[in-house]
Amino acid sequence: MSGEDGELYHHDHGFFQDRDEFAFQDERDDLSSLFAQNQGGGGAANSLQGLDPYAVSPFLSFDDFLDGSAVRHGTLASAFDASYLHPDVFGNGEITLVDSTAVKSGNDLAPLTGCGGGDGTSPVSPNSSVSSSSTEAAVEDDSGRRKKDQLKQEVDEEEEEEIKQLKRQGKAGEEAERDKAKKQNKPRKKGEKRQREPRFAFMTKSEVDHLEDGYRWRKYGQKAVKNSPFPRSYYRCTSLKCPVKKRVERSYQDPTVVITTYEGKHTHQSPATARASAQQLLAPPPPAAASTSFRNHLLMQQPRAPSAIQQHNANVSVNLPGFQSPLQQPQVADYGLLQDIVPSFTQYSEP
DNA sequence: CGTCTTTGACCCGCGC
DNA sequence: GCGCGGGTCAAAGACG
Repeated sequence: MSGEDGELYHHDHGFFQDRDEFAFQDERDDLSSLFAQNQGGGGAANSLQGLDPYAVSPFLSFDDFLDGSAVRHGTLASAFDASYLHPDVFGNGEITLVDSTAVKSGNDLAPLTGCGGGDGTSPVSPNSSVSSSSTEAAVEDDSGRRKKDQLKQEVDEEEEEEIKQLKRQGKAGEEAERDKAKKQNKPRKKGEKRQREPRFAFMTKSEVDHLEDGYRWRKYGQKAVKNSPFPRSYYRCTSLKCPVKKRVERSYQDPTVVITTYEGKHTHQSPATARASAQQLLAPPPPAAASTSFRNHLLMQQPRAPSAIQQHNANVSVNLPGFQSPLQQPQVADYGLLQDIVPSFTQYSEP
């Protein structure tokens, strides 16, 4: 990877030199542990003291993380001890990282997940806490690989059409596929700058590597990670034409921690969400009878007004402007993947 | 039989 | 130029 890995990696000694101070507080954490408490003091917030108050504001949003407007590069990453991650987890160090802790086997993220493209919700465990963040989307200085991949994807779509046409024309599908494979090795169109997909990572204390998040994934690769005994798995969303990928690996520092990195934006509805929505349409249950999953889903999508934060700063964790209930706030800025992932974090309060 | 995982091969960018 | 490492491909096998 690029040298930026190292850059971010080095941040890890910034604020959390003592691992025990890290945001993981098994089974207790929520997003507020790092943001609201920063306002109210105590707990993990203590560890945030010394952070640039602008960088870690209780009103800081993931949006800000992504666009880099409010966070100095790597600041939060340092705050949350990126050393929990293999340096490469961050790619170039521009990634939004959220920690959702304490997922045991059997737990899944599905109730809290949704999908992008407008109805975005996201994978998150019920016990979530923001752990670290840095932006990725705004910076266009990654290695050429990403550009290449994006170009490749674009070209692939054209080629798929081409292949379909060839098939229609009677050319053997296998041959067409081979043609495509050859094309993949030829130089890409020049001069095309493609925007990178934002990546969004979260850490989960989990016994299982691949957490259920409501989407269907196909594993397409696994690689040994340098300096880590744990392999990294590569998954792709199985939905047609959905570009979303995710990488799953265990922290080499803390094997109980699973790091999931999402990349891209779902172009379809989450199967889980679709099911829930269908159930709602067919037989809308009274609130009391609604499934926990669905209620959680709705809860997670409630809009949050700043005033609410101020009034309930002990409960509300992270302000995420833009991630508001689709019912009330149809205008959601396009934050790519983040849009898919973050709404689940937009409101989480403890009883 | 369709779907998914496994796994070795391959490609590419980067640093030396 | 070469080696390394990350990421992807795709054939083969497993599974339900």
